[in-house]
Amino acid sequence: MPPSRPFYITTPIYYVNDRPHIGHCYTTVVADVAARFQRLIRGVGGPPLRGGERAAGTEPSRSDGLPGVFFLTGTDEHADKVVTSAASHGMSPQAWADHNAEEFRKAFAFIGSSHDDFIRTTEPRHKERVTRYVRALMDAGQIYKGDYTGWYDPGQEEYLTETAAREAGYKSAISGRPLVKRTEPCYFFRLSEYQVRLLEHIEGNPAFIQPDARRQEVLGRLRPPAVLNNVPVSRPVTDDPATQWGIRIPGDPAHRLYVWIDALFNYLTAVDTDERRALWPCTVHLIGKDILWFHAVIWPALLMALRACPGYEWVGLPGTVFGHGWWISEGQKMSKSLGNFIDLEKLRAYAGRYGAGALRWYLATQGPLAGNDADFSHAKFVEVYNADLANGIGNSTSRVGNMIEKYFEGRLPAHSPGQDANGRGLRMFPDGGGHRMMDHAGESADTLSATDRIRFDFANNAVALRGGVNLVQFVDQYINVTQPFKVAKQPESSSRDWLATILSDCVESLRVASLLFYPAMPEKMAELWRRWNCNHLRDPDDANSGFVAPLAELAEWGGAYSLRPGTPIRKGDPLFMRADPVEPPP
RNA sequence: GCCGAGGUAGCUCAGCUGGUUUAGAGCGCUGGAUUCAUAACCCGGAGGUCGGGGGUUCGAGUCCCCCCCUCGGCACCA
Repeated sequence: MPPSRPFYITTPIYYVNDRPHIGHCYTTVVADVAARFQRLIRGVGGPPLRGGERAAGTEPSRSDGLPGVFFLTGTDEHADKVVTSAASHGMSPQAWADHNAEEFRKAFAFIGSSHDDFIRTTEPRHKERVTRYVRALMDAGQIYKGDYTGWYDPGQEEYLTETAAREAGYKSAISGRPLVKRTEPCYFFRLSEYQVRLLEHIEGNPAFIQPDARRQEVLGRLRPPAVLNNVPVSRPVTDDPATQWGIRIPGDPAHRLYVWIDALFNYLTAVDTDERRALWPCTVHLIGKDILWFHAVIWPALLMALRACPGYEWVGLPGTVFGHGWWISEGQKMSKSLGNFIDLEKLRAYAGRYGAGALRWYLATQGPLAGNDADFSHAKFVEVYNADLANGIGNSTSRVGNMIEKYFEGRLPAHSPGQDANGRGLRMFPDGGGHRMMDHAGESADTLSATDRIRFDFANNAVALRGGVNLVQFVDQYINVTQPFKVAKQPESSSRDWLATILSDCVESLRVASLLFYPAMPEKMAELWRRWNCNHLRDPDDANSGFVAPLAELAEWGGAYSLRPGTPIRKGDPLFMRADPVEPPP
């Protein structure tokens, strides 16, 4: 039973005034790993090349008719501060946004993101569609003009929330002058009408908000006696240039759409074309936990409202909103005052010394997905790097490749029939007097393939990556037990056959393991495949070119994509050079 | 303050509705074996009163009560 729906995953669109740091990179890497796993499972074509975006109508071709994968990221550019920042740099808001959006693009290219599109809220395609949505919601009465009353700071020309005003003693934190209660016209969204429906949907769909602790938090704020109020969705346009940046309310240019509402719609505007509309509803919105309320409450309510508008019947709710946690740095919260922010320069330094794949591996396997915040510590990084990569897949491919060069002139020997059981992974090998099952690769592949049939789950990806690690360990154990290096010294021809069998088993198992590693470390695995002449990618020289078949076929033990006897196997340089724990951090 | 999650080996964590053993895994540490490999790999070990106290039970890390500690959320960011 093939997957029935396309896989559509998003990151938040990032605030363009920020400098890219570990938080942005983490979210993007986790989403990227998920997207790559899905492309692997489905055997679909790759993303557009190296950080560019795909033009509408050029979605990945599908090798076998399975629904495709779409990975979206981008930048949020309509905040007032973009205007003031731009001014302080002597640039126009748009030029400043262009410049900073480019920084994010470069960061994501460096981290190996394979997004299919990069949307910016200042793009015409976004602005036009958002304007249409808002007009539809206004026509339906879901967005209406009312009066906003709040505590206003005349000096700062901004409103404070009731809580913030109270904490400040109803005085301006800047000037110390008293805040004034002020009322002015404003557009509101009727969020209050959706409280019951939201509650029902979240209670009835445990997967809608994840992890579960986050879901409980939202439920706690949605259940009576909590009351959902209508939310302001506009801000006034004045003489201040900062207020002239943004999408105008249709038919009322004195008001512009509040930036958060504008931003949320990006998930929809990016796919609201004839070619892409089938991608909706989105499979999963991956976000940081700070913006959970907007994504788990306001956003679905907006979608419910829009869906009721004529022509928008196709607008369903996303499958999952996943709010991950934060990274801390060397045991301490990151803050600008401490100067311990893990910024792009630091990440580049790590990638420079250990490889981008190693950095992605650390982020993807040690990150704060569910549970507690995670620590980015140099000692931990080196530990994980050495244990999983240098001493794991790196060393194992090295020793196997070396023996094939040494004993078989660098060509994969033929597996002797009847010397092992058929199946996936190394099935059995003599272990003392008994036998031991070695089919972790099969388990991992099954887990993954089942993912889409049931429901997407980040945990399955972690299991699969771990499955690759476990399979490598089994290969190492197998080598220690069968001792091919001793078999090689025995003169009998039967020993020669047994040696061939052992090594071809090792190659086949590592090949399967490498498929499971690919989503986390695409370039490194593509490198291994080039050395071993594995035919997994459409273009062996391009890790992003897409797969020639779905995972179930690629990973089949001894299947159509296993290596034929005689295939050249090059050992090459170590894929992951061992790291010295005492060397100072980069 | 209110609501919620959690405190299990040096570190990161598994342990579902109580009884398969003398509480597990990975990493780290330590002893051994081995040499094909990146001083890697493989095997074994050390070993934590399962936050503290009380209770229920034939029996609790696993249920109840109290206390201590850590963490998260408490919105509309106009």
